[in-house]
Amino acid sequence: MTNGQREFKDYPRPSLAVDPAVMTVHDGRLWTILWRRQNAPQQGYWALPGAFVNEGEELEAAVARALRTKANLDRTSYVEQLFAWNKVGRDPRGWVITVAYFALLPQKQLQAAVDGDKNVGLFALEFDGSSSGRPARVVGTDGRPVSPAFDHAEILGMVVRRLRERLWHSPVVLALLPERFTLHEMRTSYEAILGRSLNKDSFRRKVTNNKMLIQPTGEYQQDVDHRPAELFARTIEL
Amino acid sequence: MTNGQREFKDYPRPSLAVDPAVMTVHDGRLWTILWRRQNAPQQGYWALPGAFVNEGEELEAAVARALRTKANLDRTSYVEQLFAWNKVGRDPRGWVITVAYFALLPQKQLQAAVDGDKNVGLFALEFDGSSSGRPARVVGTDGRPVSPAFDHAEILGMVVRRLRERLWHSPVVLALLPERFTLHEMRTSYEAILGRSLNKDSFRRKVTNNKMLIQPTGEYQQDVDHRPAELFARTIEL
DNA sequence: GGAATAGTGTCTTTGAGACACTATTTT
DNA sequence: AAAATAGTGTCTCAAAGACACTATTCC
Repeated sequence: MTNGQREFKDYPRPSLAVDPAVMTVHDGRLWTILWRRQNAPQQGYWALPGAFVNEGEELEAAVARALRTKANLDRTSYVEQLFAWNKVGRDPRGWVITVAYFALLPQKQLQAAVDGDKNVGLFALEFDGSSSGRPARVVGTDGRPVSPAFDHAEILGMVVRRLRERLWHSPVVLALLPERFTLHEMRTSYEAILGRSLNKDSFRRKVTNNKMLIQPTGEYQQDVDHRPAELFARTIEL
Repeated sequence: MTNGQREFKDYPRPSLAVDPAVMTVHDGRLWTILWRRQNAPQQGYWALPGAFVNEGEELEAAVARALRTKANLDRTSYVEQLFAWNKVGRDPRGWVITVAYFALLPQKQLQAAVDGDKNVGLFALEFDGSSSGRPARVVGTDGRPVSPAFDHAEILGMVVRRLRERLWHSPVVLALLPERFTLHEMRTSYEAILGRSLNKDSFRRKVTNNKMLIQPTGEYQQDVDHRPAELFARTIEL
């Protein structure tokens, strides 16, 4: 922790930032919120809605503040730390350490957050094959690809890798779904994260047998032009 | 990333440190290297061999420097970042951010590093049941339990959780083993990480069938008082 | 030969994949 | 009735666990 040679006060200090990636799933694809940079460097580029950390502020509090002020999001059900990036030479302003986070939310809440704010948008992530590096393409709702600022494409690739690790070992990815959801919605969400299709039958068996994961509600879909599916709910609240 | 209201230079800056946990496996248990603190705060306590990061220095370089100067380790085959801790109010010297890492090495190299240095020691980690939080006990080679400095017991618990995540999905835990090892050594290492015993037969089948993980060498144990086991080697070099 | 651990062969159980079949809704 | 998706039952196959058995070393 400390070092006997130098006094504590002598050490140089970096700037500290947090960069949260807000994720959701919709239409069989993963989406994230990006914020258009208002100042140099990389002014005008789409970036994760990050912020510098204040003294005495917890990292998670800085994440919540960034999401509130830049992405119009007041609550996030699940937030997890991803990775600390040492941006030596990568930010022209100097020595900046960025701690990346990801947050998971139902699509409806993200849609509400971006509606009416021109500086915030939803972008879909596309991947080559089953690679888990940076996303191959980041495309807006108009279908146009964008190049995110800084190393934010790399961070987004790491989010997906982490989500794939969590998928079968943790209920957190259910935070991407609304309170009530069908097995079809759940499976297409899992498929969006994995980037491949899953066997319908064994998926149903696996998740319905796991009572600690989801539970049937006895309620059914409304207003669909086919047999309505039963709605399920997370067993553990988030 | 940035913020339009304030100038970049106005932001307060934390001190930045790295805290690597050097892990090995021996005698069916997980071990780590701790370093006796020479200065306040928590002088005399056993702590992870960390260091403050210099300006212009990559985090991984700071980890390598800390391991070299404090733990007598010149090379580490595998190093991975764990987590960034925001120590608001936890370090009396001020605002300190610590990025925890873990490194994996064969027991022999760790033994050589601690031999003859009174300020560095090997400590075994013990856990209650199959919990993956902080270790229940951190005990020295003399059997005496110690209370690590700061939140370092918590960091060690997180290392074990990460190792368990990596165990079946990555070859990295093989960095804990020497160049040549028996299937018995490999299995007891896996058991030490998981905190539970594994089926001998299915373990053998699983790992020997995975040619991308380990390969038989045709060499055999020497100087054992029973049938010598074949020695295996990692397929992918570290 | 006895003790000890290494390694093989095989039976059983479990879960995933495949697929045929039934069920329920709208048009 | 046709179209569409929801949900069930069952067969097959692959991997894990259990366990009996053989193999090779030192004493």
